[in-house]
Amino acid sequence: MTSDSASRTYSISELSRMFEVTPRTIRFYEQEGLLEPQRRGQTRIYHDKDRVRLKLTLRGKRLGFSLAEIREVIELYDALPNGNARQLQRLLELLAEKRSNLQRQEEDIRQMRRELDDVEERCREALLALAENAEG
Amino acid sequence: MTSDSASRTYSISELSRMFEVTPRTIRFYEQEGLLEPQRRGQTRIYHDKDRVRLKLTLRGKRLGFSLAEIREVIELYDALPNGNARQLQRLLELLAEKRSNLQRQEEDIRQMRRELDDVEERCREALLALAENAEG
DNA sequence: CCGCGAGTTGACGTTTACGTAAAACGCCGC
DNA sequence: GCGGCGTTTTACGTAAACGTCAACTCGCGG
Repeated sequence: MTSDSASRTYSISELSRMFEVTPRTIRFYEQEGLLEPQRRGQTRIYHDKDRVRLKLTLRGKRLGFSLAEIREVIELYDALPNGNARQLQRLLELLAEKRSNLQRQEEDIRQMRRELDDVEERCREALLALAENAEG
Repeated sequence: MTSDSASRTYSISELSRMFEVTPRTIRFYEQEGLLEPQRRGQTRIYHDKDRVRLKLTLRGKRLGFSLAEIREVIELYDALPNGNARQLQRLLELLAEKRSNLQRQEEDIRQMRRELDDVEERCREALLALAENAEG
């Protein structure tokens, strides 16, 4: 009882539409070692594995990670089943690093929210002042 | 009763050390309209206002905002006291945009954490398997 | 007066992450 | 058999965010 939606394949333009990136971007990510689509002739065929990787990559980007960083995690993850102790240790290091990254980002977000609140308040005060002047 | 630490000034290398960025970066931010230090002769003199701006800028960067985005907020904020209604409205728009940005980032962080947890678990399993093989 | 350290001003270089345009390939319907 | 559409390869271009000199200038201690 294998899942049928799990065996789907995608063209480059399909993936492109799904994630709102250009085909060029997808090919570039492949060139950078983030994707490894199959080939039928010269045409690329993407499976769900590739779709997931692309999703991970884009999320990583939104969080400010470079493609090189993302690739290293993916590579180590792929090599995980037959990895040696040193590689596994390296992966754990990387993960800890990413975590501390996320933590600082959360703090940055909190702080930034406070600042946005502050700016918005002053902005609304200024609007009120304008309205009063127009009225008076 | 004015605060004395509030009237401090900083040299470019002082600021540079405080935030662990190069002087070049600080000058570049000025060129991009993010800082406006005083001058004594040809030498730049930074006040706390500049220090705060730099801090905001660097935080914005860590959150993936471009220097241009950060500058627009800063400019509108500075022009706030004598701003017209259109500018204030624009600022409110910008703020809302940043907020939704932060919200998506928080979701990205949650998701990324889940994925890191997953990877780490598999990694530890692999380490255990290695240890058992070495032992057996 | 001289050198030294800190700072400044161009100017050009570099990295990352793609955009863009040209030329060719392959399949599909008519 | 051929025009069109999607895809590919190759190559050059570009924007952002600095790095890296090189060639000043300035103030100061000796």
